[in-house]
Amino acid sequence: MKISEAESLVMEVLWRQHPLAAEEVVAALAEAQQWQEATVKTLLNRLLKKGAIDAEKEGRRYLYTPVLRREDWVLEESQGLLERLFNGRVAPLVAHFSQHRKLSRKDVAELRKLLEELDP
Amino acid sequence: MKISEAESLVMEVLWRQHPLAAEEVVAALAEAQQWQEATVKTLLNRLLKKGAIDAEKEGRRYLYTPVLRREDWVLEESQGLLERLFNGRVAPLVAHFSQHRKLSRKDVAELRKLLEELDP
DNA sequence: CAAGAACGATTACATCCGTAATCTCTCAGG
DNA sequence: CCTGAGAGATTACGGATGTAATCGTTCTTG
Repeated sequence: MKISEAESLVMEVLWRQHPLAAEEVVAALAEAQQWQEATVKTLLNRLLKKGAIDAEKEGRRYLYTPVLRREDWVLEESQGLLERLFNGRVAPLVAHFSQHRKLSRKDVAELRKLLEELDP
Repeated sequence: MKISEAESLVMEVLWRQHPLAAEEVVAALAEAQQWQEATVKTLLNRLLKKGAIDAEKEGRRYLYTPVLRREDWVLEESQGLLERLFNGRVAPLVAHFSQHRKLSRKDVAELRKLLEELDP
């Protein structure tokens, strides 16, 4: 499922909480993005058409719920990037970050822990 | 520097080897992509306009060379993704892959090695 | 009941992108 | 010299995207 940048911001709102009415999505986005209401509605419609979200009537409005799971989307996006840039492998990405000093102390700690717990 | 998907394929060719004439880029891409010559030339021009590559006259043709370094581009792209999906941190990405069983044995070995050598 | 407000639906429009075709200029060969 | 081939430059065009405005319809409230 292909989600554009702007659309993904709408999805993030719905992933955090759902179902939500358009108005609520607008409100949630108002701070970060300064989008007009119409803009958000367009994005909701496009997401609907793509099947990334679902709308169910509630009185005179719709409540929107994600269909696409963040989990899956994140995996798709990440794998896409890894394939394009790192031959599809994770370690080279981490190495790249390491070389550029982009690994925080916290990252290192978490990675160590993760690896310890792996494949015991 | 913003490089589109198609443009990045041209860049990859030039990163592998440069400087190259348009014809050579076309040839290099002929196998993977089946693009018309005109398409590749368009992409070269767009990259030129963006300043991602440079062209120097050699007789009646141009030889193209990357200006944007792959190194830098990769870092930008990766950080962009990390920020959008993982709060800008590396460890959560690795954890995500781990949970989805997308860490190969080789990845794990390399990561262990990398971490050992780090911060000794 | 009439008019405006609240919603979703439709339409708009510039830019980017993928993918080319065509135009123009210049050099080489007959 | 003239003409054609080859190279870059210009133009094309449909679909996606960002960003809205406007339309149409249905409650709501005076």
